[in-house]
Amino acid sequence: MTETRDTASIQPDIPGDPSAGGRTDKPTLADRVTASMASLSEAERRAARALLARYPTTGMETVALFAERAKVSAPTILRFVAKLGFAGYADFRRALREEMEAQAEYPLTRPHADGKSAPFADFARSLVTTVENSLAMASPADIGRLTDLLIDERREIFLLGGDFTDPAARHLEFHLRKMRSRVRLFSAGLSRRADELADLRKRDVVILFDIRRYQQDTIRTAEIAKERGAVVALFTDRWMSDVAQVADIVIRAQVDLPSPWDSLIGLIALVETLALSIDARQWPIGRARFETIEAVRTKLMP
Amino acid sequence: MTETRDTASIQPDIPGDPSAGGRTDKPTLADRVTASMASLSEAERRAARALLARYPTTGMETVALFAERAKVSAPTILRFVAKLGFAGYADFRRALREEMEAQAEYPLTRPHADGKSAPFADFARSLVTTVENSLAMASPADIGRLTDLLIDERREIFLLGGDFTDPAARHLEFHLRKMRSRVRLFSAGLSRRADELADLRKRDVVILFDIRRYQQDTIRTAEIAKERGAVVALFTDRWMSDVAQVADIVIRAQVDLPSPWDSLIGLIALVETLALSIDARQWPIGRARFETIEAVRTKLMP
DNA sequence: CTGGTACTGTAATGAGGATTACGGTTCTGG
DNA sequence: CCAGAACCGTAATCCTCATTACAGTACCAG
Repeated sequence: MTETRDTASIQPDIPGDPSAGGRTDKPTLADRVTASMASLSEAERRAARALLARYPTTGMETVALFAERAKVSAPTILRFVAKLGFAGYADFRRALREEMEAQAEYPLTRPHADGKSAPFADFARSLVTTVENSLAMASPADIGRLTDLLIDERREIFLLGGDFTDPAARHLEFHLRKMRSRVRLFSAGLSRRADELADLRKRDVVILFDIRRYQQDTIRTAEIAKERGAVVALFTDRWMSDVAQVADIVIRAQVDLPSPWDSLIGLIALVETLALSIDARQWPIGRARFETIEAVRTKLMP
Repeated sequence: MTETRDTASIQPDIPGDPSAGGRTDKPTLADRVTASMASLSEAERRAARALLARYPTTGMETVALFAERAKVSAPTILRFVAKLGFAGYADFRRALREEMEAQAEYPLTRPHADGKSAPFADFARSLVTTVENSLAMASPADIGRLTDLLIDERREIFLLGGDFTDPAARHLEFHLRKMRSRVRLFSAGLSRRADELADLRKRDVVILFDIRRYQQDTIRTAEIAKERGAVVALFTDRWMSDVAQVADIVIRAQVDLPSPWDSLIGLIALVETLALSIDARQWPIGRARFETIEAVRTKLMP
């Protein structure tokens, strides 16, 4: 099953698998053990119990240790794994390891000691709930509609962030740039931006980021874009920028939390969700582009 | 070797939080690996990275497989574990297994993918845990030290992000700019950046962002900055950019999650935590600056 | 009571893996 | 340009561990 993608260990496993697609929840090995329990003999059942008691580590050790834990002999362990359908103990251990790898991430570092030594614990909690709330606030339908628009290669995409949200706009620009062509950021300077706005055509898409301390220039840009027939999408906060009045799609994130500063983290979460959505939908096309980028990249940078 | 490197800066060991002096968790094996990174050779570091990339399963397999994954020879793996202080590979594997057993419960059964109702629910959960893990990975001590440096107005601050992490660098720049003067982003173009590097003086602080697909130009920039006597701080991922070898402060975030794309969200979380830390420490000074900015702003933008 | 069967542990064996010795290569300092 | 050292991989060696053959035991049917 799991194809050994040896090269990927360090390199980003870039869009390798259509992870979004094939989500088959196979029963775990533990499930198999439980199911087979009935058809096992006395000593073998002891082996199964020992395995489940300390799953999966018991299975990762040597046969001898496994046997000791289960209070049975080594051959019994071997017969046990054979009954489970494995070719040998090595095979069994490999399956266990692969299952573990597929599992959710393993914590590399224990959370820092309780309470006092984590001075930012409160803030950390706030960040987490901000992400949760932001993801809850976004309507899947809106994300889907925006995805449709962004897949369409005939449309040119323009992005603009504000003083604070600029990084979020750039982050989205990064993803779009990797997946399609004709993506550009609006300039910060107004003269230059005027030139760029003149390029706008109907069917083009303008994506704006505007949160409180709403920026007048962003609102003006939205209005002009709308006049020129472009589709306008807006990322904003719960109070909603005035851009919302001309926007075709509005996606809101939580930006406020108990801190003197607003947070960008909710917007980042939504941007990445959107990126994943696009990726899932148009992967076949995107892959070609991605490989081209990689080829050019290695040529450019020795 | 004429260069005396301050390896102590990298070692995360003593979570000796000045405040509590309380009990701290024993560092995990992953922490030990991370700490020793600096004193490892090239091939050994590849081994370390491979281990961290698929932790802890990579360490549970045979030496041969480990070596293959790391793209090094078997003896290198042996030398690697020897440097970590283990008597042999068996000893190493036993330690890994014991650590795993001490860890929290392992899910015996996978949660069932209960439906299309929330297509992004899995991804949302991943984002949340990515934030949590990132905050857990950062040592409060390192954040504290970086905070001290950034409060010092005599030091000029330079920032640089990579293709992907650029938004994180800009986000930090935003916060710093609001709280103090003499903050600038390095240029993306190398000619211009050379000019800027020439401006560097001792005591200045260079903050770099470099995650996998590590960028050669970022590493070069770090080396040059270090040569010129600047303090170098690095935001990176768990596998650690080579910048870590010259960096005085290393802060890691989680960037990988079950998606074709890496995530910026952990870095954003850490940046905002750092911003809060600075804010908390120097608010009296910062407030004056903030009001000045507000005044100027309203004059500039009617 | 007896032969048979299913089950389990002991002990021997062979393979695969950990370990070590060594030689080639690269890097560093003089 | 050279000497030395550090580093890394190849290949040989040793040994642990998985595997298997076999014998002992309990249980059941006739």
